Amino acid sequence: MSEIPKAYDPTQHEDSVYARWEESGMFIPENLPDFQNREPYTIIVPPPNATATLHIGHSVMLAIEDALIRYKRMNGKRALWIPGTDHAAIATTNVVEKMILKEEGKTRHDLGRAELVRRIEDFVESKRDRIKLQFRKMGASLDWSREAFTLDAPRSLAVRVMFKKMFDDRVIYRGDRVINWCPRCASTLSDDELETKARVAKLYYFKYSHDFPITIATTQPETKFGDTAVAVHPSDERYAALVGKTFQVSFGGEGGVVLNIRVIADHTVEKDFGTGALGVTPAHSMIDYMMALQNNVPLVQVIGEDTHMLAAAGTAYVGLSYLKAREKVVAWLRAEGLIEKEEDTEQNAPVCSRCGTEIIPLPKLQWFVDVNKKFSFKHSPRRPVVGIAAGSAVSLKEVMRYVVETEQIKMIPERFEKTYMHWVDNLLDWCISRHIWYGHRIPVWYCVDKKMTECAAPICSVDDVEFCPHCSGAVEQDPDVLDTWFSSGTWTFSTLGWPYTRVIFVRHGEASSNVTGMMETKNIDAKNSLTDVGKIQAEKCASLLAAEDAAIIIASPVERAKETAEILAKKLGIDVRFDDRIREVGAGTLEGKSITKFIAARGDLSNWFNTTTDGIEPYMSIKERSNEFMADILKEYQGRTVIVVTHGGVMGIAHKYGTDQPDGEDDYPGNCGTMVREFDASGSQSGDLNVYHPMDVLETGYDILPNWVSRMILLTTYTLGEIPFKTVYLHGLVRDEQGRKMSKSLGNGIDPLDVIPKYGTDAVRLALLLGQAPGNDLKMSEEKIGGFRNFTNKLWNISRFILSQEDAGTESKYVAHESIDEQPLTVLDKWILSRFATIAEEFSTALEAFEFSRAGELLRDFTWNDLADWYLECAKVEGGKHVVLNYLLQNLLKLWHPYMPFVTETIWQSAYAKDTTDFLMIAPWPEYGTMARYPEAEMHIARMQRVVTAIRALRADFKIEPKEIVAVTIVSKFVEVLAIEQPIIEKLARCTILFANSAPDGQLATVIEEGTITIPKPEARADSMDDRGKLEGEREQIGIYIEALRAKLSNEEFLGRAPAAVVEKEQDKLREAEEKLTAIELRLK
RNA sequence: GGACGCUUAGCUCAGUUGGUUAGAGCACCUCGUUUACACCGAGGGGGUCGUGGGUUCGAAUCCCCCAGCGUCUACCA
Repeated sequence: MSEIPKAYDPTQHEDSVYARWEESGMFIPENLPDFQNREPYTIIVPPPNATATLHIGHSVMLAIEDALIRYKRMNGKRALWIPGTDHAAIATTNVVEKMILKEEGKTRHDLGRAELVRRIEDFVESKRDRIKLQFRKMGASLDWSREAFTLDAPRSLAVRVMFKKMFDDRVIYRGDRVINWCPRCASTLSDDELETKARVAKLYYFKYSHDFPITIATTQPETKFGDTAVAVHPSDERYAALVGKTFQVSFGGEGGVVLNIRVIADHTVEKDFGTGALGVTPAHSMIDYMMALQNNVPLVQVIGEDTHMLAAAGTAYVGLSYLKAREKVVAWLRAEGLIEKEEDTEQNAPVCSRCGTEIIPLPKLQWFVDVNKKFSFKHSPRRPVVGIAAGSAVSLKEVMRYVVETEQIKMIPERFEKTYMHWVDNLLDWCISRHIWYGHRIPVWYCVDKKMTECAAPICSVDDVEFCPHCSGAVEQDPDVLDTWFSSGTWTFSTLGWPYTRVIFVRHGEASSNVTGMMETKNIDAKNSLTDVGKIQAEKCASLLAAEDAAIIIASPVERAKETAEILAKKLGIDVRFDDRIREVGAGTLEGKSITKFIAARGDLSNWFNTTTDGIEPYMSIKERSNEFMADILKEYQGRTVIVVTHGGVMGIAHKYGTDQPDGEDDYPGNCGTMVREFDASGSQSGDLNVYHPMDVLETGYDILPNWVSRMILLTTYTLGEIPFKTVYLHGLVRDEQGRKMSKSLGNGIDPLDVIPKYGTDAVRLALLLGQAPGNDLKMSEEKIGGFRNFTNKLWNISRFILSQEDAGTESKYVAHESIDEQPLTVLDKWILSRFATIAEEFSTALEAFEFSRAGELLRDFTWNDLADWYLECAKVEGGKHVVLNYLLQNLLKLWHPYMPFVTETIWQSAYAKDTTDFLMIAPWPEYGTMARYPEAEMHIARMQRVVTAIRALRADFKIEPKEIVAVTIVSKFVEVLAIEQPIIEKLARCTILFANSAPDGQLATVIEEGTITIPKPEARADSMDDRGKLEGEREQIGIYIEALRAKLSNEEFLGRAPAAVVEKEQDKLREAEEKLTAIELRLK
């Protein structure tokens, strides 16, 4: 096909191919052919910051995940890959605040909370689409219809519902914690917002007072007003006798304070530093704080947010800046003669990364997830965690450990399980509040006036709270927002429709009409109130529902339902309201007549569906009003539990909302019976969570294993009672040629957006997938990408050659699997088909095992060596191979598709697509299991290859002109096999062959496994040509080899202990080597 | 300081449960316009598998020591 260009130009095809895929809808699993019968396979993208630009780290993640998803999709899976972005609260806030400061010179305090949040949201909105476009550039086959954002409405609801659940379970608590405080920014800083500055500080050695037995050392004497303990190492004999004692000491002179100092033993204290004793200031030091927690020592704050001393520091010091206070304390210590020594010491002081101000550790009220608190484990109704009984008391830490220990979650590579366990074992309570404005605001309110004692408790609520439920006074929402990981930790289930809304349908209790069997559908008829039995039924029902944390009761206004609902409401202590849309079925003129008569008049569905006799309400009318009702309450009470009290007939229709169950009145329970149904955010009862959770693979970089992966395991097992995913695959980080991290400041980064237009997305993907072991870092260079661009082009040209083969009378180039069997196959054909079947299997197996690099190398070697270098060249000799060639190509394209989707789809479209809906993307995977294998043909062709290579080497060694056809003599015991391939050997090695019983003297020889091959010496240079040197060298080498083999085979212990198969193999090797040696010696005689 | 890794050809890396004369790509050298491809083809050179010890009939592979490098995590009162 001369119209196909010689070189593949990716820019010509990639965007349009992606657009066609997306238009086809096949990224959405429900559009795949026969999707109901496909087994689900789910991956979710680790959400990049919404304001990010595509970088090489995203590329490697997308390349791996897309390869998996495409492979599984072609293998008949219901492949779902969900995209999304992260609001990255702190990082985004920093970017925008910096921008505003630079452009307008304003701080966040100048703007105020509402304005700053609005500005950040605008900024995020303006950047959010960019990363998505760039994901498309990578060829990622993502289901864009399910796109999510960690701060959008569904995720906000999920976060609030989850927070409330944890709050109610007391897994979340509020407590003091020492945080990094920047006095200039008036803000807390997370650990990654800190930088360290080296400085020299004065280290003072002193005692608190003359009657205190231990000397301590510090660089910050002013904090000592907050000391509540002195810590020493447990094995330190100097202080052993004092451990456990408490001393009262007055400190700071007149206007100072009295300290209560307990001596505690802690392993973190170093015996050899300073005096080996450490004054513990829990309020103003992180490690002191940890020590205080473990030793149960109180915390006293002495420095305020404004860097001035607080009242707890004593009347003489309060109000002084901490530096002034330091001077004053030191002066007092000196005057008292308490100082033993002063020396200079080097320190790394933490400073604010934004303004360089030294941070002050301060205690602040924060929200925590208690990882050790036992809670009652809830089971998933779907695929619960195995081995933890529902209702058993467990802690988050225990569950996190358990699911990985029991391999319910597997990590690849396995060694990261160790990292994970180590992390879990050292896990402290997770501080989830952040003192910034952008993010999920903590769903907790506080009563402002606190008029009643109950008002003191924080109010946690899914819905916004407007006034105090106790005193009806004003409330204020907690000012802080949640840690980003708290929302991204819900990623696997909040993106699949969680929280589910639970609707409990309750049929009214027994009424007098139930006893008489009369139709009573209107309402308020005192004659038709609940019977005594009905009232007892309602009471019983209420106690059954007590465990359900229902938000509201909604009831039909018809008397018997109304009455039932009111009994429930009273007992459960929740509100009730009435909705006419779930009233009883209209009886028309049969009102007050018997039910039997009513049913007879109504008839079956065909009669009742749209129009009816006697004014009876048609089925569709009931369905319409109940559907409308369901849609409304599901929206209003999303994620909550709602009790709906109505009538049997309405219940029978309404409970089918959100399913595809056929129309018709279903059975409904007896009086006060219940039906429980769960609905996802879209109002479906068969939603995504049922189908796609747990996810199959969580693929991400190993650097966020603790931050994110662990948090997802924590939150998912707690919230759902399910694991979030079955396998965690961790890839390495991409580095530059010198192994450095890629960064903007170093300018050493490879920007995918630069190299994609240059080399094509397929080449970039190959460069990221090959040469990378799981969990190992990957060194990347533009040369490497260039190399894979060459391979892309090679595949293009292989296709070009195959598609140019004359196709005698066949209309389509497509070759069905079966039609290969009808082909007359030569040994050569059998060889390549057999090789292909083997490679297809090995490639698939390697992919299943996440061995992306090995898989790719296998396939590349097959494509380049076996197919291009050998089979194509041989096919030119044998001719007439268009069927086998096209068969190979179309299957090869399938194998390559997960790695290089664009070039393979482009070729498929131009050669094999049957119509415009035929995409390689959804083509079935090659059926390697049913492909014939020909081991004998593989052996024969291997012999042929060795002979060709030997002749070529002989020519090259003795500088035979490339154009010259040489007369080759072959002495071999495999003549029969080689003779079949004679034309191929002659063409490929540019020679004529004579098979003989002995090699002619005076010729140049080479000896291989297949025998002795000779060529005549070129006449002009006959004298200078000598093969003796080469042959002697080989004789020596093989001699050594034979020696080693003989030694091994005469070793009794080897013979005795090695498996028979190994011994046999060694014997074969020896025999072969000896034969070769004999042949060489024959030539050297 | 703690945890986890890595060290195989000039460079980047494979080497599955110990049984090859240790492989690939790139780079290098020689040759080459043969019905796809110079983003190519043919041939070739190059490694005592970081050091030392041990287990074993047999170690790049398992164990220990040491050295160098890397990542994460604590950090010094």
